[in-house]
Amino acid sequence: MIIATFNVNSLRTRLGIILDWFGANQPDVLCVQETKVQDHDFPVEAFAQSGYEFVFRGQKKYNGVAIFSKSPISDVSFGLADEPKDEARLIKAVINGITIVNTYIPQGYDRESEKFQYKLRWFARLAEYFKRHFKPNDSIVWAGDFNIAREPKDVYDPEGLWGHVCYCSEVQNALNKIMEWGFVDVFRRHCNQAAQYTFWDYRGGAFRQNMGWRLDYIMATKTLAAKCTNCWIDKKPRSADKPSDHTPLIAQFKV
DNA sequence: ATGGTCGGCAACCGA
Repeated sequence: MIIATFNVNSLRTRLGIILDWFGANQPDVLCVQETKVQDHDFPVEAFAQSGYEFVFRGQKKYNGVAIFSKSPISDVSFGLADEPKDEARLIKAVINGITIVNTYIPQGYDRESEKFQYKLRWFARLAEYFKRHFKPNDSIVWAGDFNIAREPKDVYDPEGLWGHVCYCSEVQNALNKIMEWGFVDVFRRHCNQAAQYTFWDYRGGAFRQNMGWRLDYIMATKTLAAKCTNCWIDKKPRSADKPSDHTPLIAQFKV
């Protein structure tokens, strides 16, 4: 079973890239973030012949998540569900007996800002979400854009970038707390190399100079992570269209 | 060079 995650930075702009990518990679499950499309505008027709079922939750202009699957999707839920008004940042479903949690974690803007406090609170809420709904020995895949680089080797300039909202002790500690509950970073089970990036800022020619970040993750609970046979970062899909600023991350599980 | 580039969507905000 192949499970992938991809921050598309606008689903509608990236339609051609996503459909081509389905054809070339045939993942069983794809988690998508930053769809930037409201539910009534979701391009349902464009995926009608794709061979994938899909569920989604979006909002105007910002955020938005979706799950695509070759196998039937059940037990779908949205959001952290501890506050009545929530952004479209979490979608959960069960596929082939595996719980898939797809998150687009807040970026945080600036460490002095209210948005950064929101990011830290979001992590605390997510930790509670896992504790409330699941057990660490359940079969769970938690994937998405986490807006965190976990280690120095996950950013292009560890000294210069230290203290950034995506690379500081506060967010690293917050993620570690959730991982201690029972998640394994499956990419790092298979690859210890530095400079394995999934994101490059559009600004300043970052991609050209490989000034990247590893911000996208596939986490699995321990028993499921033991069944992960490989995990790799795909080449940035380009086709005829403009690429996203992220690239897909793919994991294969023997299930 | 105190900027740079995208996407949504119509003046900026967010990344």
